[in-house]
Amino acid sequence: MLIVNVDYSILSIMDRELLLLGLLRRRDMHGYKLHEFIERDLAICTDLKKPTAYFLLDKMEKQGWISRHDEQDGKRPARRVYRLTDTGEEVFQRLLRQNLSDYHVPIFSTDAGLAFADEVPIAELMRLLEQKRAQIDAELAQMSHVPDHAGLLQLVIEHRRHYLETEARWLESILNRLNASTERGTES
Amino acid sequence: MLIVNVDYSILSIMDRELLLLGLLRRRDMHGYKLHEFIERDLAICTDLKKPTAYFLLDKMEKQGWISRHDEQDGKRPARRVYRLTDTGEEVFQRLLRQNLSDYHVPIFSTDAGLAFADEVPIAELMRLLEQKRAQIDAELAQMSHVPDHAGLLQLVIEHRRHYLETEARWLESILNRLNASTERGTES
DNA sequence: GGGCGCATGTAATGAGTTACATGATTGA
DNA sequence: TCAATCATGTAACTCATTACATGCGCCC
Repeated sequence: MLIVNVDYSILSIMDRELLLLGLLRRRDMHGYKLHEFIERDLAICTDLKKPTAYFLLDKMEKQGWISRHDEQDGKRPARRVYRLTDTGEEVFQRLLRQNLSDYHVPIFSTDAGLAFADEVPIAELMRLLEQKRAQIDAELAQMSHVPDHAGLLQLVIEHRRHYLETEARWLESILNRLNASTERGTES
Repeated sequence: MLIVNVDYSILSIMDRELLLLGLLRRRDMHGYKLHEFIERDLAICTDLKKPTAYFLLDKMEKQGWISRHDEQDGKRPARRVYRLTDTGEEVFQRLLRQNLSDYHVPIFSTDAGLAFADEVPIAELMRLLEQKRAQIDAELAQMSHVPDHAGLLQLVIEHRRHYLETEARWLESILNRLNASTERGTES
């Protein structure tokens, strides 16, 4: 009856554009390669899908942020290679500064459930939250296997680790409290 | 030329439905009051807009999760009062457990910029990040003024504070490193 | 010759937002 | 009487996603 879906992105279009501009700034690229690179190496930063990449490239070209020249190779579809324009460079600089200086508090989907946590029997609640914690731990474990990345991404990876550790501690503190309350045997 | 927009939600539709069901579970309500309550008291949990609330109520009624009875009061538009059905209760229980046990790593918009931070002169970078930190601090300051909430929300508020403090520390550590590198005078 | 990788897209759908539309009641 | 609040909604738009469509080149 229910459920599938889920999109936990808090990326806005600005950040996607910033990302694309930033990559094109380093070197000219066509959509396929760009998306491949993003999927392979920047999965932590973003979750930009292929049609979205093509769409944004198209749009940015129309806005004059990037220019296009086609490269034919046999009879394949021509590579539409994009290059940052001067306008694009300006936009990049602006978006970058805006991203670096702005802060917006995200709204955590977790919290919707937390607000009703008292509807679940405490033993089951603990079991559920332990499942959640296991997923966080799994993420952390996986991250320790990630080899040193280009300096670029080191900060991003650190941030992610920092965040996950925080969430783990937070969950732990809730579990401890729940545990204490069952041991005192005073809570429902 | 640019910029407006921004939606930093990581709430999926599931969580919105969970929220609405959870509220209707406590007492029957019509859309207007429901939205009012959400906007006033649950702004930390969600950012559900009015038309979205009406839309979801409609949809949930069609799915049989809630039922509707109208209350006329003079010649105003009738209040369409919704009540949780048995099916709705089942769905609520399921969504709640799913929310409590699942975890998905969010993707932070901040990180897109961080990845290109080395494009900004270090002094300016520090200035920008300090602006960001000021916004986090402001959020934290504002939270300390929030009086004790119903037990319900206490955890959510704690989570938010916990998260904001983490982000502040993380930013601080970056700023310290940047500062150290300028003092050594070895970085561009 | 069959399947994977390269390379492009389009179309349909979903979800949510903003802006607009309507009209009664209440209080200054 | 005029503005704010109560109470409902619709319409148009934006953004992103999934699924589909096409076809060449290369390797086993």
